[in-house]
Amino acid sequence: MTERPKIRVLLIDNHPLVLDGLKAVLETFDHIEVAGTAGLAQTGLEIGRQVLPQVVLMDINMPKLSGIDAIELFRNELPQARVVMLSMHDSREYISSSVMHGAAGYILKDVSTDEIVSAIETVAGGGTYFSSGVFDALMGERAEEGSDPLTPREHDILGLIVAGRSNKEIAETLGITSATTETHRKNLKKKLGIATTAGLIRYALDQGIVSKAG
Amino acid sequence: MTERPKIRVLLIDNHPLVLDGLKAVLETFDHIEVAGTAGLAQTGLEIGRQVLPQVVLMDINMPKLSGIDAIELFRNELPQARVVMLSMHDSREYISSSVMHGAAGYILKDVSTDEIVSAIETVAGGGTYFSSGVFDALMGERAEEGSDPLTPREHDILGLIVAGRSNKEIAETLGITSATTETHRKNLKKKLGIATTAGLIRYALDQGIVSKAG
DNA sequence: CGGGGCCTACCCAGAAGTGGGTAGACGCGA
DNA sequence: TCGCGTCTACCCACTTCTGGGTAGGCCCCG
Repeated sequence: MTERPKIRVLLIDNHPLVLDGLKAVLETFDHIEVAGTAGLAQTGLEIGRQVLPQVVLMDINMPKLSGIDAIELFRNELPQARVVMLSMHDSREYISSSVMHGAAGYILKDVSTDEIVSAIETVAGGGTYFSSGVFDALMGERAEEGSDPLTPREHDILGLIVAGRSNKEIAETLGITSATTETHRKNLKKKLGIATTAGLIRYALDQGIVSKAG
Repeated sequence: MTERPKIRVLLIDNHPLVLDGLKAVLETFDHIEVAGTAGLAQTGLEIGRQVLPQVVLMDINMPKLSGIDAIELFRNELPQARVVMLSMHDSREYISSSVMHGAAGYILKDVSTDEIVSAIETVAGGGTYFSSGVFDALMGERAEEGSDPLTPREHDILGLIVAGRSNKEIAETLGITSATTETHRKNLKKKLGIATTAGLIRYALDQGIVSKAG
């Protein structure tokens, strides 16, 4: 595996530890060259213009400019580069946002080094790479898209969440306990693959499940 | 003040304590007649059809059907009745929702009995009654409406709140501490008269301050 | 009659948000 | 120069949410 031309990789992560660790590990592979590193998406763009990487490995959560937003900038300014997102979260929201914005891969930070190397090789070769948990999340979304998978009770709960009611208030309104409200809330998040209450609200408004009127 | 025809009042509150207390107090006034009481908006509607009250004093937070939603039902089914909302909250959201839906008054539960009686008299006479804190909230809204009163930094914060980021994540993104994020969040709520995070999100989406794209 | 979905309810521990404050630094404009 | 708004930061006590569970009762469908 030593005769292949080196794959030029640009690393972007605001955690120096991750950055240095990744760099050290990747440089043990003959066919991978870490062409540059950056702690911010903007810096990464500048460096990218100089080093012209084939693969950009970028953290999804970064100060100033999020990795998600940065994907499009890279695709505009460095169209030959393929972007792989690195994330701590397997939230379907993050994943599908990344894919929508043009990421060629999405890997979780807890995967093995080998998998990261595989991802780099794959996307450098024009493919896409998603780590296993990620793939599940995407499949789940496709299976459900266009439908409204919520039960009537979950609609009630979601509507009240959007209205800004607390678990306790929702419980009072529906005549159940707040424990049950919490269960419904948890089920909603799990079912929709949305990690945050804010995401639930945007989902509900998007889907027209509830009206914006208070 | 004894020769006036009695004002027929319907009380609706899901707290029996409040209901009974209000009834007892109001019945000490010669010119007020408690024509009926109910613990739910639906029940209140049914009773209202029978007793034809001039004034409906209704709690804003009730199981099954919220007071806000019930306002329109009353206005449709009992057009001669004027609805006064009773609320524990001086949130601008609740208040303006009530007014939008056609409430003739809005009083906080911590006001004096005299003020409640005044409110009943006023709306029975065709006027509107809002307790002092409420009036402030409405004035504040008018003064600001159509403008965007937020500072640039508050925009940043609000955008990230809508994106579902936690205080800690927002702090990391903006390079500040989470304490500061909390301060901004508090200021946002205070400035906008919105009590809940959900309300902030809906405000932001309504105003187009942030895009729906994640 | 079994299985599965739904609704309900509870357990726990830890994380996060809330809602009052106060306060310093900076810059802009009167 | 003084005041005001802005951004920053911290204090406290309290409430709420989170994210794992488990589990019983109900009803419908096969």
